[in-house]
Amino acid sequence: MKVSRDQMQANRVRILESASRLFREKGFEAVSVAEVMKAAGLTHGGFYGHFESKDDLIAQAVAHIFAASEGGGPGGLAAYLDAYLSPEHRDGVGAGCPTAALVSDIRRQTPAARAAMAEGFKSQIDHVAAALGDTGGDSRRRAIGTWASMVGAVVLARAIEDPGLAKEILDETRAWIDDGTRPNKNAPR
Amino acid sequence: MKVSRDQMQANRVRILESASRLFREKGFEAVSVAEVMKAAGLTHGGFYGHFESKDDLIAQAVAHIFAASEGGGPGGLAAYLDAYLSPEHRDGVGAGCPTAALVSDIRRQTPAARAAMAEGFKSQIDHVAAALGDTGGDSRRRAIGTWASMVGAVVLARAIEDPGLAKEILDETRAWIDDGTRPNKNAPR
DNA sequence: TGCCAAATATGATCGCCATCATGTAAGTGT
DNA sequence: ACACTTACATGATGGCGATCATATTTGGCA
Repeated sequence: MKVSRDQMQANRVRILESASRLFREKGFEAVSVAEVMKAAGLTHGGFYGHFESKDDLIAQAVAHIFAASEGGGPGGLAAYLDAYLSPEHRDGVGAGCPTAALVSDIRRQTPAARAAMAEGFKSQIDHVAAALGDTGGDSRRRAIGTWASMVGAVVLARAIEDPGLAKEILDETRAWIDDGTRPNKNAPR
Repeated sequence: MKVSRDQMQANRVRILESASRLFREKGFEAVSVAEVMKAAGLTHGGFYGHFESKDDLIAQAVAHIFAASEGGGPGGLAAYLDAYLSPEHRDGVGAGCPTAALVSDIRRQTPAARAAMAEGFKSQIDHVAAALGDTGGDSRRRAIGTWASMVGAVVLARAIEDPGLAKEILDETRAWIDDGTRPNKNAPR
């Protein structure tokens, strides 16, 4: 059956959002086209009316995730880091940071998908730099170091089953970042 | 055809080593049993004489990788970090750090594989702690923060196509770690 | 030297998945 | 209202990959 033009656009968005959640949760390869369509409340047949291929969906879903997560929530650096390095973010892969969820998988995807991811990376670095403030010539260094620590800690915490060790990694990295980003860290206290 | 007992053990080791390289390069799911056997110079049929299943191979391969990478090379902390955050390590996924290569994939594997990985994690943290020396009560914090940064930087650098940006991430993270691990970082210079 | 067990090779089987073919019914423009 | 388009559903198709069945050859032991 045909649906209205608006309904079709809404369906397309639902497909993209189901896909982006599933891809983050299970990785690109482990998610089937039929599974995405089912999660969007449709059947597999209509898929190729919306996308050229699964690879096309992957590329568009990556772009969609980053477009949706632009801006970020309220609060300054501390709130941002607290949320990023929280057990809630650790457990909420499907709705969490696309970088932490997909970094490893993206290597094996098409150039289009990798390009979309690269854009997301750049805007994340800028976002971290902005949150850190601009207190010196090494602001980019502090942004990149902070970002790498954040992503590393979340990825590692997610790989670890022992909740105590996972929490320790998040908390210690949080404190370690605080040490590293303190602007006057080389001055006497 | 049958082979000698020694030959069979050698074959088993070759399978494990082919598997561990391929898994790091392409991820667990993207590597087929036949591909592993071919890389080991055998055909797919003999596989189940060595392992119960592909999941069994994965678990044993993970354990094998960490067992093989025990100890680490010569040199102190600086040499270790330089090597870890080098373009060579970035490009040598198949022979590089199993943690950086497999963190994301391990979440979707069997308990046996995850347990083997967890052991590797713990020994890596201890290894970093030892390399850092033991200069204070926050030595574990510094080890975990350093480790998360290292893994994060390599995983991100591998996901990025632009060699310039990838190199920048490795180098800036290297410098950032130096800042963060300087024991007297809060003392006047 | 031979028998026998075992290690590999070759060749199914079965299910999953991306993609395509075709049917169907409901929007859309006149 | 009508004809036509089109979005989606149902139902192939073809390939790949994990696992199993069977054949073959040869090391190990009497």
